[in-house]
Amino acid sequence: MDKPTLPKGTRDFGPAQMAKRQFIFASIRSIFQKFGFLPLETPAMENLSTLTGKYGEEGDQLLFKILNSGDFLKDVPADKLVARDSRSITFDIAEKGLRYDLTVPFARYVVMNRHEITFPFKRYQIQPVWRADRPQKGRYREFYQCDADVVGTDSLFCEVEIILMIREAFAALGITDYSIKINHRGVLGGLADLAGAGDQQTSLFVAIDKLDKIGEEKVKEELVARGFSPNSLTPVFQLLNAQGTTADKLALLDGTFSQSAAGQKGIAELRQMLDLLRAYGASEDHVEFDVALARGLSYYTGCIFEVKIHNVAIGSVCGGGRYDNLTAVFDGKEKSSGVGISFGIDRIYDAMEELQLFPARTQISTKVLIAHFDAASHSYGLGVLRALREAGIASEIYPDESKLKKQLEYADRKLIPYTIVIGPDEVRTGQLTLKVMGTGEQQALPITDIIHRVRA
RNA sequence: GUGAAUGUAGCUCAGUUGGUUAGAGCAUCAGAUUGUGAUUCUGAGGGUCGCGGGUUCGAGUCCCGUCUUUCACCCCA
Repeated sequence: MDKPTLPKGTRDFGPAQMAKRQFIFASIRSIFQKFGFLPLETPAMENLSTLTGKYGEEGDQLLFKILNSGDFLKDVPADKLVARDSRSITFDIAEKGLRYDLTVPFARYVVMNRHEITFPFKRYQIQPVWRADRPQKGRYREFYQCDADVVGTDSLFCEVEIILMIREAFAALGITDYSIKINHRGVLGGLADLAGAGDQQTSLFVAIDKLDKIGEEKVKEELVARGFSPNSLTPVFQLLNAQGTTADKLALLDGTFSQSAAGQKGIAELRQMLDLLRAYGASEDHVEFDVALARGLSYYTGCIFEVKIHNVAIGSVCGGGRYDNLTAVFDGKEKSSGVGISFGIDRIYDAMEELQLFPARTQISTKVLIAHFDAASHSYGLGVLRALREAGIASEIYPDESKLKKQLEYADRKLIPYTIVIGPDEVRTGQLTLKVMGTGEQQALPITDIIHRVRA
């Protein structure tokens, strides 16, 4: 029999990794709750029709499809089978798919439950998503997203709260060196107007988004190859290269975008957002206005966010933005504005591991192990175990009768900080041997004293 | 989807122009120690060299295919 393996791009998480992952989940969850977001879970699989067409053509290719049960070839037209065109029979043999992100299922949920939902609706969702991408560093086929979205309000204070939550989360995780890049689709629209991009807007955005990665010259080359004239790009790069504070940059854009309605709207909203941040009493720490930031082009319409941790070779660890018409794809009459953020915890984990930011002691589960010599001391130990647990102390007894060496080794490996050794002497006197594994120090104490000591 | 690298013990890796029975460190197990882990000493077990085919008297080593992992592109968390 072949050795078992995992599907490409998936991972097991052992106890040591789970301790760290749960630390991240718990930190982020408590912040979402503090900001008034309510939990939601949706199924791992959705109808394929719910997922397709929401992520662009490339996104559709990255969807995992689920083969129909039973005789799945039964209803496939014969000519399609003869043609052997896999793509054309996909929808005949697969009517379900695994979710690709949490935002689209959320939009589906909102449309289906709009009469029960109190708007503005703030929900958070922490679940895995699947993408049939080629795996590489920081990219997996199964990974978790931690999303918080607000739907049903245009208030820019939602954007402010996103910034506040990101900062709180990173502070809780001990990540200090990072930047929250912000931009606005309107600003991008202004750049497109400036360059006379016409229907080539997307090409322009995709290219300038790579600016910090491949540099100005390569971006220009790419754009010229796509039909942009070098002259039209000059004013665009003047703006992209602007230095100074966020206010300085906004002032510069304000002058340049005088003829662009989109650009003016972007500037106004970014300014208002910063005003609200100030009114809340918060700083602009970590916030960086980046005119070149372009992302989530298929549905973001307002502010856009991306978080990068410095000094690690890992892509963005958070992304988000505002979408004016997400629910519209499920119901044309419904136009609910939403804004949200997604934490990519697998990447945050990788970054924290690389930066050695995890607290050393995340793994401890059991606090006390009871070790014993024979059937009589094991039996006596059961009463001690009950007393410990009733006192709320995480504890366990070594299940088998075996050498003390083996029992202490078990405690050592499990990073259990205390052991209680019980033999004939302890059973007779009631004075139990408490051993502190870290120092090797041990002393004879009655169980009540041990409980007091271990709790402290 | 495009391009490139990688794969030898549980883990990290050696392995000579292709030449006897494929090695090391760590880990595991046992003993030194029948009331004491993490440190010490002694010993033992563990490999179809990713898989399939080819070249050769002979392949861990060369060639082809395939899978895995990794890196870059595309895109993204």
